Amino acid sequence: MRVHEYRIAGEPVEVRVCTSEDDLELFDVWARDMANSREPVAVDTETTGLDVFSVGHRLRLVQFGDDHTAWVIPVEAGRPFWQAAIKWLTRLPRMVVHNAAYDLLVLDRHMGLPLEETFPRVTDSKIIAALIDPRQPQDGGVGTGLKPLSAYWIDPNAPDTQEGLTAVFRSLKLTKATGWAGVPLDNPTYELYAGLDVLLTSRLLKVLRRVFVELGIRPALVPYEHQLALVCAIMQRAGMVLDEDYVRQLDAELEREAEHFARIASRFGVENINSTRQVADCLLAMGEALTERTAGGAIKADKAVLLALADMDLQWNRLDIRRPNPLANAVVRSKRAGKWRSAYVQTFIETMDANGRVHPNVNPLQARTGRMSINRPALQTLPSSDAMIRRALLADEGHVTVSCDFAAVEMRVLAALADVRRMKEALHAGRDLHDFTAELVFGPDFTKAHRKLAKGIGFGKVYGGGAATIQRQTGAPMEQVRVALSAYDRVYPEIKRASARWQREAMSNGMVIETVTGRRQPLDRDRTYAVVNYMVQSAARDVLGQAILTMHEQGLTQYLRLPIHDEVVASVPAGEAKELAKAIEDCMTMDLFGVHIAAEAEIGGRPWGSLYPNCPAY
DNA sequence: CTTCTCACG
DNA sequence: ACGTACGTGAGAAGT
Repeated sequence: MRVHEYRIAGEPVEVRVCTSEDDLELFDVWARDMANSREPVAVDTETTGLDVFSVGHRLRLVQFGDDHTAWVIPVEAGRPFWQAAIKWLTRLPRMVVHNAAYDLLVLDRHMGLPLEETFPRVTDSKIIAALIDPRQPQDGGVGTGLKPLSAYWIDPNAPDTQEGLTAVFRSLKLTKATGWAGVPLDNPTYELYAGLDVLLTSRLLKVLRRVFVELGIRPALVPYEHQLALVCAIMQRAGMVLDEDYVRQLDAELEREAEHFARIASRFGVENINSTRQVADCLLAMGEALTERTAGGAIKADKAVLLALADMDLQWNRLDIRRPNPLANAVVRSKRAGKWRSAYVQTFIETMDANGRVHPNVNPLQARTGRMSINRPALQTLPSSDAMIRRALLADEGHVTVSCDFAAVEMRVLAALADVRRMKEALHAGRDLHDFTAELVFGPDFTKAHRKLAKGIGFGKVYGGGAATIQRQTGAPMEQVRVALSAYDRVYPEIKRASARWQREAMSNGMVIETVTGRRQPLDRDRTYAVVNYMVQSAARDVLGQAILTMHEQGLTQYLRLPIHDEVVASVPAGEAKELAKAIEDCMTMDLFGVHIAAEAEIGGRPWGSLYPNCPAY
């Protein structure tokens, strides 16, 4: 056995690395003791990389620990080590893992320990941390990573184990990408840091539990978030089928398009179409007037500016109001093709598993409002104006894609939370909310433009925007926006009152407000108006969360693929599509303080893209 | 590392 | 006193 001694918060700790079968017997004794105690055992894994499902991904170490002792089991070193880890991962009654979904997916994939069996025995310290303060460091929070949490709550000198290992990788002539696979299993820093992670996790849970209770956070949120995390991890494990032939063809096609238009741009002197400065300089030299500036003071040459110069609206339709600038046209087209290729198509190929599926990372509790996020690939942000990218993702063999989304959920949540009387009446009567508002504000002869403005003002209310933004977004004349805004406030006076009340509550409570589901929601001192959005977005997230748990209870988890804020995407057997779509719809339909939350499912073909414009026959 | 840009809800 | 669009993930350029 190799033992590494260290100090955390002034106390000596030990990292014990098993190197022989005798060592494993000592580990066995320790683990048996822990299993009989009430204390959870901290568990962590070290692997070859973050893409758990990618080809060639391996599990290298499994670590166990309490506050003072860590055991590093080099499972890659041989069968006895592997068996010892499995034995206790199966038997330990209580475990704590920081970001459980990651490690439990690793154990599911590599050790055959199903998520459904391990997750119920695990407390995820990241979840507790996010409930205490959901903000990332860049938003003024502690952050929810093991390193910032340890530095804040346990020991300011706790090493950044990831950063420290990056240095080790460099000294071994390895990179961040190759280091995790290439670092020797017995590298002392690797062993020490692997052990420290469980020591810190064990200590962290104790501190966070105490703080959680001291802050009086609603206890029910803990099992709720763990359940949601399990369902999201199951979605990640399932993943989605890639249309490999199409993806490769699309990759080549986008590359051709990007290069074709880049060549045209180069004829106008733009060597790099992604350099905004070069593009702006050339356009100015061509005699175009570029008046807008970015926040940093540079000349703005974004999509909106370029499309206008190319005589197109934001939907790329010809306007026929000017002679299209050929450089602007070439730059927007080349940029779009290049971006769609690198951000989407190539990530599909990179993250694909051996069976042609992609398994995006689903983070159930990512945003400061609790909203979920998805990355690698970012399947919540695929272009929706066109089926081009979404066509690449398919329902399972013999299945079709179902998408079910809430109808104007944020407006309904706002009506419920702020108790907006006339909004609730309209929704209760089954009216279209924006029609209703337009009629109240502009009278029964309201036009399409009036409805658009009413909708824009609704968004303005939900986001905390003002007249100028609403004017920019809707294109309506400023005077009309002002008139409509004040009429809106007269019709729905409860919104302003709720905003003022929530801001007061936050002020008198350390700039933190409790959401309707009991979530702690910190506000930024200099933008307290955002409280309306936070309360609405956060509650809407929990409306989706509740719906997902209802689906789980109804046995629908196996069909779920993606949560997209106000929508779920599912893969269902073609023969039962109607029934299952209805079942999903039913789970998403609910009542929030007397406001009906409605959901509508759409049944597509096998490609997800079949639910979007311009998808060829499928 | 920061800024800009752009994709989504 | 008044008004402020919200939340993400991602690539590329430029410092």
